[in-house]
Amino acid sequence: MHGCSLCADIDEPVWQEISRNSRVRAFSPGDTVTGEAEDTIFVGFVISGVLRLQKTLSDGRQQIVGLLLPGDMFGRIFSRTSDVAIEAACETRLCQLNRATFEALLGKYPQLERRILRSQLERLDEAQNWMLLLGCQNVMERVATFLLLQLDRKGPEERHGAPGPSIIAVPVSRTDLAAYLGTTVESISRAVHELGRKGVLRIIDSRHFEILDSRRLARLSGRTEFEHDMEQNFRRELAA
Amino acid sequence: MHGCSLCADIDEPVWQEISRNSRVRAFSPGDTVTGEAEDTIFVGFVISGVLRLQKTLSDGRQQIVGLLLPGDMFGRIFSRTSDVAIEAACETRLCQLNRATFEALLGKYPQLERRILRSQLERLDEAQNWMLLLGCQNVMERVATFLLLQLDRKGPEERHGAPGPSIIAVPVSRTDLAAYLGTTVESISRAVHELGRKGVLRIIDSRHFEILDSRRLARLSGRTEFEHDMEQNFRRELAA
DNA sequence: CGAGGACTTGAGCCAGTTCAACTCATGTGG
DNA sequence: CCACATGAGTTGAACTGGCTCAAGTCCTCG
Repeated sequence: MHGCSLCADIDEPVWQEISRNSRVRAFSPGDTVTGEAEDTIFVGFVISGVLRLQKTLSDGRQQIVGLLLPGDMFGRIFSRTSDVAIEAACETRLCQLNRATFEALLGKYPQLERRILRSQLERLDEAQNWMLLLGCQNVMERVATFLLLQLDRKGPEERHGAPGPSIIAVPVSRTDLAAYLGTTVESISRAVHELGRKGVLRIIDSRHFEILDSRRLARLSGRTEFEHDMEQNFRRELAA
Repeated sequence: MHGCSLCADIDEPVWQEISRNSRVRAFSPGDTVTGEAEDTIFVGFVISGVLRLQKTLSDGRQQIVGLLLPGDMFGRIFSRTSDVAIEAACETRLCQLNRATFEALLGKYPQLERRILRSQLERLDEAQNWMLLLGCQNVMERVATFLLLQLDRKGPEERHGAPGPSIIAVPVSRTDLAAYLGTTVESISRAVHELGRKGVLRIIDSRHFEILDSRRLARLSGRTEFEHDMEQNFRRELAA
C-alpha cells in the first residue's frame, strides 16, 4: 500500500484537479496535524516524512495505530471526527486539501472512489494484522514481525534481483516504536540486542540494522506467512 | 454500524438484484465459512447468529479480530485472500453471493459502492479502537470497555427513552471472548466476578449481566469517551 | 563544554498466565 | 430415569515475561 500508492493509478486530469485544490504544508516532529476528537477539516497525502496515527487513554497511555509514509493518504472522510490524532514523527511535508472538496471529487470521479475503497481495505488488513501482533505475540515476536515487515516494504524491487545486503532503516524513534508495538523502549532495546547477540542481525546504529539471517528472524516472528516467504527466498538463493 | 446497517439505505431495486443472486446458508458453531489464506469466493451478509473473524499464529495462538452480527457484511472484496478465517460462533444463517457478481454490482450501483466504503471506514475505526485496547489496557479495562460497547450497541433506542434495566447479552463463549480481548478465560472470569463483588454489575448467568453502575464501569474502562458519555447519562437521570 | 535527549543495561516486582482441581449444566445411552 | 461423559466456566496457587524504576552511556546541539 506504500510508495505513492494513491498517486499512481489515478488519471492525470483527476490528479491535476486534486493538485489545484491542495496546498503543501510542512510539519516538525511532534506537531499536530489533527487532534484526537477534533473535526477533520483537511485530508491529504504524505509527500515526505512520517505521520503517526495515535489514540490516547484518559490517563495518557498512547497506542500508535498506524504509521503513514510518503504516498499514504490521511484524514477521515465521511465523518467529522475519527478519534485518532495525527502527528508528525519527523520533519514532514504534506499535500493538504479541504475534506468537503475531496468528498465532492469522490462523487465526480468513480475511479478515485474505487481507489480509495481499495486502499481502505488494505488498511483494514494491516490493522487486523496488528491486532494479532498486539493480542498474541510476545515482545521478541513483535520486534521480529516489525523488522520483517520493513524488509518486505523495500522488498519487491530488490527481491526480484539479488537478495543483497538487507539493511533496514527504522523510520521512527524508539519511543514511537514502543507505542506502535504496544511495549516499552526498554523491552525493544533488549530484544534488538538479543537478536544482535544471536547473530540474526548486525546493529549499525539505533535506527539501522543489517539482517543477517532472515529465516531465523521469520521463525522467531511466529508468523506463518514470513516463515513460508523466507523459506522460499532461501531455496531460491541455494539454487542460484 | 450494526443492526442491518447495510441492508438499510440501499434502494429496493439494488437490494432485489442482490437477493436474486444470493442464497441462504446455515452454519453450526465452529463451522468454517472461509479459511485463513483461502480464496474468497463468496461475500455476503449475516442474517442471524454471530461470525468470528480470526487470525492464527504458526503455533496455534489465535486472535479474534472482529465479530460480525446480523446485518454485517463479510468477505474480502478486490482481493483473493484476506488472511482472516471466518467461522460461525453459534448457529448462524448467512445470505451468500458470488464475489465476482458482487463486485460487478459495485460498479453498476455507485450508491452501493459508497455504502460499502462507509462501512469499511467504520470497520477501520473499530479496528483502531481495538488496537488501543490490546496495546494499552489491562484486563479489567478491557472487560469494562467490552461491556460498555455492548451497552452502547443496544443503546440508541433505549437511551432516548428511560434508561431502564441495562441487561447485557454476551454473544459469544468465554473462550471466544478471551481470544477477542487478547487474554485468557480465567482472567476474564476473575474480572467479571470482581465487578460483581464491587456491585458494578449483577451476574445473571455466565452470558448475561445487569449493569448497575455504568459510571463506575466507565471510569474502570480508562476510556475518555465512555467517561464523558456516562457522566452525561447520569446528569440526565438526575434531572428527570 | 555542559545540558538535554535518546538509547541501553541492570534489578526488583507484579499483573496476568499457566496449570490443576473443582462445580455445574447438558446431553447420551443403557 | 439415572449414571456417566463432556464441555464450559470458576477458583486457587505458583510462576514468569515484561514493566517499572534507576543508573548509566552516548550523541547532538547551543
